[in-house]
Amino acid sequence: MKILIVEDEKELSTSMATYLQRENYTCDIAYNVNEGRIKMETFDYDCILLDISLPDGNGLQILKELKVDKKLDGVIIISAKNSLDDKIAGLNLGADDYISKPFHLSELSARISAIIRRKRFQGNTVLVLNELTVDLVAKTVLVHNKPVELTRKEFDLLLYLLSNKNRVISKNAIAETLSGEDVHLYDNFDFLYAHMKNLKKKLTGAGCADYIKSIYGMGYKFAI
Amino acid sequence: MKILIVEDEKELSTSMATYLQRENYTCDIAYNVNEGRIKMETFDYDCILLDISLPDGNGLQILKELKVDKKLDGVIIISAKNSLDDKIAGLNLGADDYISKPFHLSELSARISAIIRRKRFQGNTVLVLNELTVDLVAKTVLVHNKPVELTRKEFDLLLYLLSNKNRVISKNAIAETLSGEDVHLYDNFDFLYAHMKNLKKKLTGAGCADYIKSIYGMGYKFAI
DNA sequence: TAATAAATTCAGAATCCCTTCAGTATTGGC
DNA sequence: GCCAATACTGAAGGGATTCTGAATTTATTA
Repeated sequence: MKILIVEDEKELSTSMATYLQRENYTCDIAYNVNEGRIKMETFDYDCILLDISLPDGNGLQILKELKVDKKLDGVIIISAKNSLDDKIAGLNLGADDYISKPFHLSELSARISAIIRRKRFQGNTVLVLNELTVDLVAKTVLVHNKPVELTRKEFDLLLYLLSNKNRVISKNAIAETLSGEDVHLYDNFDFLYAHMKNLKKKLTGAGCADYIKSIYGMGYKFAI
Repeated sequence: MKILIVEDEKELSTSMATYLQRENYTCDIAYNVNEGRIKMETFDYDCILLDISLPDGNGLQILKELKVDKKLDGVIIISAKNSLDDKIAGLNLGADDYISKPFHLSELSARISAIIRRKRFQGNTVLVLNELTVDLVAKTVLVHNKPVELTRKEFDLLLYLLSNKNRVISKNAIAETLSGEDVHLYDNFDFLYAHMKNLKKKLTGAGCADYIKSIYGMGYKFAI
């Protein structure tokens, strides 16, 4: 899952990035409004952390533009000032949440995962699909109420499939979320095949129906 | 565990802080309504000790705001006057408890730990998990009814794991709670590995099942 | 202040799993 | 049915992650 950090204080932005990378997010950093704008136009982010006061302008400006483009999904405003005005302005402009400096990184992380849950899973913390249960907070998977141990990549893969339930997703898209790389041309999808195989094996091995369908020449689909 | 003290009498607030720090709480002090408000918005506290009469306003005011934000968990009202009015007003506004000056610090401490228990462990003072018994009041651990001596950090670690039973928790999050206050990023988790190893060794050494699972690339889980 | 316990750091060892690879199977177009 | 392209499989190497015991620093107690 990709996060953009728009924050000019270098020390803060790097420690945010490091912390979030350890939580298995992929992070980009932009140090000003302009950089931020470019990155947002270029990539798709699951969440954007937006500082208000930036060297070349006001972060709220970006928010306004995003609103026009209707791309303002998953924005968390970060503000040094604990000003109620900023908070209200930000939320009015369509930000999803607000956190003021200084904050605990775990608090930030919790809010990010809440937002991503909201975007990808309508805010559900537990997904129940017949015999398959996925707990997004506990990071556990049950099949017929019995735990199935997945590795990190397998879990991420399953989540990506589930967030695109009944839709065909391309191998490129899957590979990107799995690898965490920004832009990467994959000469082959062997690593993806391997993870897919292992995930399917673990699920069906535990008695789960084979919901993950391979669509020849297209990609994969979690069909339920 | 973090506590905010909102109290303008400097002598009292520092002696409260000192006492509570000895009980291994991390304390912040705010000397007026405004400071208190800022700290509350910025940090997450397990408990807030709120004086009613403050130089720049009434503590109940903060309580009202907290109620709006639904963050009013774990508030203990402190008042000089033993006025029933204040007490009723405070509890009506959603405070969890009330203590009137002068009070014994041990009394305060007891109420704090009761509140934190209520918040984190649904009010239980003793957690029983098969052969493992954890007394939150006495701060003792029994395995097969025999005491196991844990250090502070080990006990805190165990508590954090227990309060997230059957959930995978990240090393980031564990490190933050263990270290207490600092917004500090760890270049490595060696100290965590050490505590985890020692805790596991003490528990299993006393005949406890190995409930603490390491989840590769994700964190740890107390699985029971 | 000395003595003791605890917390943290360190380096080497052990473990896990991600990726790659080579071979095999499946698919759709002809 | 044949062929090329695509997808799957099991196994293995290597790198990242975690564990461990001991050493060092820090905190606590007497």
